[in-house]
Amino acid sequence: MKIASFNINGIKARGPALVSWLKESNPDVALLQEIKSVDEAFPKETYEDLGYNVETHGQKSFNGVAILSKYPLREIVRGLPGDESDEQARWIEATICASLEIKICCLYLPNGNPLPGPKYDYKLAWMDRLYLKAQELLSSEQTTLMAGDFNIIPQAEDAASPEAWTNDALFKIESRAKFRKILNLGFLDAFRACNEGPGHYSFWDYQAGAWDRNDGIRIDHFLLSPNCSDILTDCKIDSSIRGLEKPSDHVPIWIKLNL
DNA sequence: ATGCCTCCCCGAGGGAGA
Repeated sequence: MKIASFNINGIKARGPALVSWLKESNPDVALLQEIKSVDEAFPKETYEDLGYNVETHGQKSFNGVAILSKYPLREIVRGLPGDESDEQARWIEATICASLEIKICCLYLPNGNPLPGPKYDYKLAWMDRLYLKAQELLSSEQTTLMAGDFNIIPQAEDAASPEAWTNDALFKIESRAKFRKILNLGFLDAFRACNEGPGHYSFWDYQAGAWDRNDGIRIDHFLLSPNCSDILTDCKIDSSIRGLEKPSDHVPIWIKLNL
């Protein structure tokens, strides 16, 4: 089974590029972030015609996450618990019904810049809520994964120019520590289980020719529970599509599970 | 480089992204 995650930076702008990538890559499940659309405006039929069940958690203009799945989805949860006043659409989870049931969580973690300030505080608080959710997911002992745009550069080797990010919310020791704390609960960074060394990125800024200079960062991740790690067979980043027509600033990352 | 593009809102130009 192939499961992909892709920050598309707007479902309206990315429609054609998303459809051709889905046809080419043919994931069984695709987790989308930054759909930037309300649920009613999401073009569900386009993706249903490609064989996907579609569940969205959108909002006007900003954020928004979605799950496309060739397998039936049940127990859909929209929103990360822990703050009733949080209206930003950054979390959707579902159980996919394949030969094994898998709990799939699609997330768009806050960027956090500028720093210091309320946006950074929101990011750190969101990560504290994510930690509690991660604990709860593990205690269920269900085969579980969390994937999406974490807006975290885990290590210096995950940036082409780490020195440029030292005071950025994506690379601050504080936010990286919260990410590591979640890993330390027992989640595996699937990409690092399957790939070594620097030079692997999932985001290149639109500005200053970042793609042409390969000035990227690795901020889109798959985190697997121990029983999910046991069936991991591969994890790759589809970096080449960053060079195609009208690209997102992110590229897809995918895993393969042995089932 | 507190912003070199691109997205969204809409129908100008500002907020947001990372």
